[in-house]
Amino acid sequence: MRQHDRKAETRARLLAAAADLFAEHGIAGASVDAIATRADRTVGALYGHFGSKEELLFAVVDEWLGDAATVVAAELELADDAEQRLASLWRAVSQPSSERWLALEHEVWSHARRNPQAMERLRRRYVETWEGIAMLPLQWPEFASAGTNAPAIVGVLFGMAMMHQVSPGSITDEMAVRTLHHLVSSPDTEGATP
Amino acid sequence: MRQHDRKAETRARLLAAAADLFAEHGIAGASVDAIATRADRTVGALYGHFGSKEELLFAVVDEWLGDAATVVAAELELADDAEQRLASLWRAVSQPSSERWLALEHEVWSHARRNPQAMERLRRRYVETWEGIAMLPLQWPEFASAGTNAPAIVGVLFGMAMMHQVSPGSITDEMAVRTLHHLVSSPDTEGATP
DNA sequence: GTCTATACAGGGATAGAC
DNA sequence: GTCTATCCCTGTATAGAC
Repeated sequence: MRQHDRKAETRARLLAAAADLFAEHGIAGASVDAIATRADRTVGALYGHFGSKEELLFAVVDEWLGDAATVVAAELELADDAEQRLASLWRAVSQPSSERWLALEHEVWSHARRNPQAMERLRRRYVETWEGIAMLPLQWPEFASAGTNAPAIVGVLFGMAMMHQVSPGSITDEMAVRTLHHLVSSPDTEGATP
Repeated sequence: MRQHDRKAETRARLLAAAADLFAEHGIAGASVDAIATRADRTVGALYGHFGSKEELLFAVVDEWLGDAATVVAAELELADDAEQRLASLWRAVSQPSSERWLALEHEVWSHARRNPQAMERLRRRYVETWEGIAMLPLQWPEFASAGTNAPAIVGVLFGMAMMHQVSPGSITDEMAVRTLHHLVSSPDTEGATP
């Protein structure tokens, strides 16, 4: 039992340290030694748990994905109206505490671009995210066209978050919410739907 | 004269090789040795021209920026109508040949995040791009609100290009153009402008 | 201006002890 | 399960020759 606790704690510490250092120094720039040291462990423990630096990276990303989904779902439930729900999506990527995760996502993206296996994992993860967004209209009417536009919604969130980061004043909340609103609400009202 | 040609060619070869390898293997993953070798030169020549790996990176990005602006401007001139002009913007980031530059931009972004000097250069570059976009309405009426929305336009282009890359079928041209159209044409027609 | 050779540092991963 | 010690490779940058 004590053993189990110690093992679990080591794993958790390593994951937290890796998330920090990958985001801060990049995947290549964060040494396994530095990660282990920050977790108050050594490389031996790290390799015992994850086997390689890349598997550690995957574990970090998987854990993050679960946490992020939970947080966003809770925020959506808490919101009172359509605009607030869109605003909470925007806040999820634009708030200061998200910078770290945006940095990590950037790293993962670069990494995946030259690693087919990692790219496949990344692709699957995004498809799952899109599918999650496609479920939103079942609960909230304002997300009517979230299904078909899901990839664009994610892309817009990511891209605007990037601009927000180079220059926080450049993207106003109102601008972001308005752009999202256009994507989630049915755009075909003026179009060719019979 | 011969000397001058040789020097200029060396510089050009090094820049091209660096652009290739930075995009392909990342900034950290591309060694100065590999870059020099691909340019049919040696590290000596590289350091003679650029002094450091980072200065080489800046030179690569600066050259790219000039080229890209020229190409996009030409495409805009060639287009016949509003929709084609928006489509040409989308094509500029979504066409297969742009993948390389998107990869490089990703690398630069990650690099800048942990290098204040590089971040400042990146920021300036984006502000300049936004200013360039803000000039568009002077020539084309459909870009009426491009000024205020310039950062969002760039962000949306970047973000959708990313999604397009994980899964090319996920973002249709029509979807991209419609989203851009919403951003460039005045959004206040239905709003509170008296 | 460009090459060759080298100084100097750091990283990922493994072996063997406890 | 975790630590210490070590192997082996690769990288940036510089010095000195031509």
